[in-house]
Amino acid sequence: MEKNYDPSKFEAKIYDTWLGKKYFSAKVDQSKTPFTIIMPPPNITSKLHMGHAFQETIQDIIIRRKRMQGYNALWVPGTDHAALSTEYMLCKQLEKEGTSKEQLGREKFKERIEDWYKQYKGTIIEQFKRMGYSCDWDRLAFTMDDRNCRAVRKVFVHLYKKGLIYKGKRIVNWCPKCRSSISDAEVEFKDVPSHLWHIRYQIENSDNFIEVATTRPETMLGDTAVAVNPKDERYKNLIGKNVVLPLVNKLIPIIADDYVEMDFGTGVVKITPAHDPNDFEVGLRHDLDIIKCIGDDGIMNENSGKYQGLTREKAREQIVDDLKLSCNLVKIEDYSHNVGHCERCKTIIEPIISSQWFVRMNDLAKPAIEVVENGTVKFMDEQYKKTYLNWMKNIKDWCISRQIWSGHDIPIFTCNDCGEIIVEEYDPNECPKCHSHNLTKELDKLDTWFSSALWPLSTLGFPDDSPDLKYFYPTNVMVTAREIINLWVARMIFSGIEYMGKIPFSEIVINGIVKASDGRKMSKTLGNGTDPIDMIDKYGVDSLRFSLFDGVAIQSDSRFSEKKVELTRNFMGKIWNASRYVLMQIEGEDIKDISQVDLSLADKWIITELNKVIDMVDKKFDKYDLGMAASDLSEFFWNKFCDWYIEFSKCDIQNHKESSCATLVYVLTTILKLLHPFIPFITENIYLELPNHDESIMISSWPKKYKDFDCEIMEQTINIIRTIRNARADKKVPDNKKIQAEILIKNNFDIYSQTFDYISKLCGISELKILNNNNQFQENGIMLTFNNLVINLPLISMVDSSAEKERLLKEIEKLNFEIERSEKLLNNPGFISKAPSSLIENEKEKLQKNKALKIDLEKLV
RNA sequence: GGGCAAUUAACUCAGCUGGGAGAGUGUUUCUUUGACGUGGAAAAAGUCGGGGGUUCGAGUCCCUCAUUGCCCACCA
Repeated sequence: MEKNYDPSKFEAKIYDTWLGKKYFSAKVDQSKTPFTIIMPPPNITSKLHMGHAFQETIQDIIIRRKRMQGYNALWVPGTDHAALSTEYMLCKQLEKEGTSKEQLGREKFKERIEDWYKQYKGTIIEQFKRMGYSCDWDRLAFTMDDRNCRAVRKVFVHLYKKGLIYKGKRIVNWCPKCRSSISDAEVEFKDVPSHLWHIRYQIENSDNFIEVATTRPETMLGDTAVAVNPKDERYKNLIGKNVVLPLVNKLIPIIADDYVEMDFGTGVVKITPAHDPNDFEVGLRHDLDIIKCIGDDGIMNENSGKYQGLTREKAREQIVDDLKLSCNLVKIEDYSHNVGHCERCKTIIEPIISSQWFVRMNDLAKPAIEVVENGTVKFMDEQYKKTYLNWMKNIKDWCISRQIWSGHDIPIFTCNDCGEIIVEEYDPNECPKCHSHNLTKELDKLDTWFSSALWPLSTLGFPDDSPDLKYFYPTNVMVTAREIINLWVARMIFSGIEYMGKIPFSEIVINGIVKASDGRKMSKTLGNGTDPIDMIDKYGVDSLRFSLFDGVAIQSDSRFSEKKVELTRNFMGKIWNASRYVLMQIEGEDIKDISQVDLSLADKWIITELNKVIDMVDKKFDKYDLGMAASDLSEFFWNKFCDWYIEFSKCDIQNHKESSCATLVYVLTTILKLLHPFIPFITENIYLELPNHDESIMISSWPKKYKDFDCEIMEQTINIIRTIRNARADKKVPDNKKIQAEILIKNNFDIYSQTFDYISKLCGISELKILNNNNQFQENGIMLTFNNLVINLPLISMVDSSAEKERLLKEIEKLNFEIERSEKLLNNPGFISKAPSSLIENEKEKLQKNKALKIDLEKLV
């Protein structure tokens, strides 16, 4: 092994070997149990960011362990066409080129989009490889590839024929200048100073008025009701009556709806279903007429009476003037509010009603609610179960048409002659009803989530009846982000149930986000992001990966810190050097299995400690508590294996070389395997240097516990060593100064004597004198008392005896505090009668021990 | 506005079903003994956001207030 840890020398090489040997690929094998993860597909145009580095690594860690555990582990990678955001990006690019999608036309635009897909396809995948991800790259999928297109088509036809797809009305964002509907993402909200106009509407057959407040008086021409809150005492008696719509002189009803806030404005809202999304919903609930008064060009239309032909802005002025004249304008309040603007041309968005395609959700949602409620599908973090059920139980029909030019087609053809709608798995040549060839295809595209919803199916072969699908589906765990629980996770669940009759996955891990070091979300606009690739170049992949997990609760947000990556790199260095030590010791030795050698006390101790770690780590892995598993592992490696065992082994190597080498190799091999899912490269690199290794650590077997030993003596030895070191530090004895020590053993001399080497070596003791009784101790020294032995450190020349006395008194005082605490607890009748007996026994034992220790110490003062 | 989280040592965060407050960083002291100075040994440091309550016992459960963050919906 090289002297220094330099990941750049082996990471790429190792990954190529793995690829070459096809370790990542999984094939149907009935003799093995499958374990499947489908990767949430990143947007094809995206670059690797810290969020991927975290989320995808979670999956890699899980899948690598499962593979080692003997499962037929499959992790399917893929990318998403993300129609809307890709189209948005391309449009910006076209803008720079001085053109637009309208100028290009649909065909040319589609070509450009496909070029984009090709251009970007490679980038993020290459970066994922650099991260070390063990996906089955042969199965790389794309949400727009042939199979996905067929899957989408099949499902669409299935839903349509089942009567679950229908055409309905919906409010969309309309830009009157661009003459096109635009997506929510393209709407910029800006705070605009405006007014709140208070208008009075006369109540039918009465001289009373009701006052409404509005920011958009011009829409009153489309009013079909006014609404109040049903709980509002002021208006309760008016509900059901009609009011006269001023200027229009039409009767409209007063309705009651929870949507109305009593405290805002006057507590009365005019309802214009055709020009406001909320009003539209209210209109649906109350079956109101929809009157469109603003045309697609932003000009008041034929429903606007004398205002027809005016622009929205002019109409507003005119209407306000007319209201003033007719004394129906009560007051004008200054008010600024958020107004949506078209991002491209900055025109104010007009919400207008339009025809869209919907999926009827009620029947689909039902079984999807059930499987989560009964735990068939389990959110590893219970809080998200609520998020999910809340959404599903109040599910609205899913609008699946989008007014964009790229993405999956909506396979609906309409006969221009007889109006027949044709929805089939193939493109029709003629109308089945009137045999006309005059057919029009739907121009709108499908919502991106429509194909995403099928992802766990399509990646495994759907719509074909493939063996893979039979074998690997349902998958095991879905790892994804919390903001898409409803948009994506929910849709995958009902899709899986509807088309496969089976849930798509049984467990869901929702990971937190990696925030920037300033505690805010990493974002391009803030410029506070860190490029994972930079970190890899600087510290290596393993350091980046491990730093994202060590001590982090993966379900909660964490903060990125380069300092931590650096410290993790130091840990890698530690692993490297400890391994070098092991390799140096075992050089030329015949390494036996630990079951074949006579283990020393230290060997038994580290094996038992390792058993504990295997146990803890397995439990944490099974709960997907990866961050805690990582910190258990680093704690063991650094604090147990390096700081203690390797030091002990330096003593044993003389008298117990055989067992020492066997144990060093066994423990190192085992801990490397446990670490491998987190830090695949360094572990592989070292593993291949160790004796008796398999072809690769990544296909070696996951560790199992060896037998446990009684380690009380070693634990006490460690305690003794710590105490002596403390005493030395307390007395400012430099570490390099050797001292003498006297030791009195009360019984079990043979066993305790096995630890003398350890104590001497680790405490800088030149000579350990064994005594038979108390009286033989030198007079002025530091007396250290333990269960079974007393140690005296004759540091007379260095010790100020009054200070030593003070130290002892301080110790006694501490013990007094402990004793008092125990006694108080044990004298509390409530505690005695209600606390569990084991706890009480424990407390009693502690009390006895402390009392005995106190007596010993008092003798020394 | 609705929903959800968080508030623990100077900093970043752990603390599972209630039973004597933990880690890492930073600070201070000592240390170049052949794996490692990207190291080793030790020390100091907390009224667990405030206030109530349940309990023999609360960082942990309940209520309430405050602050911060996230998601969703965006208001006539």
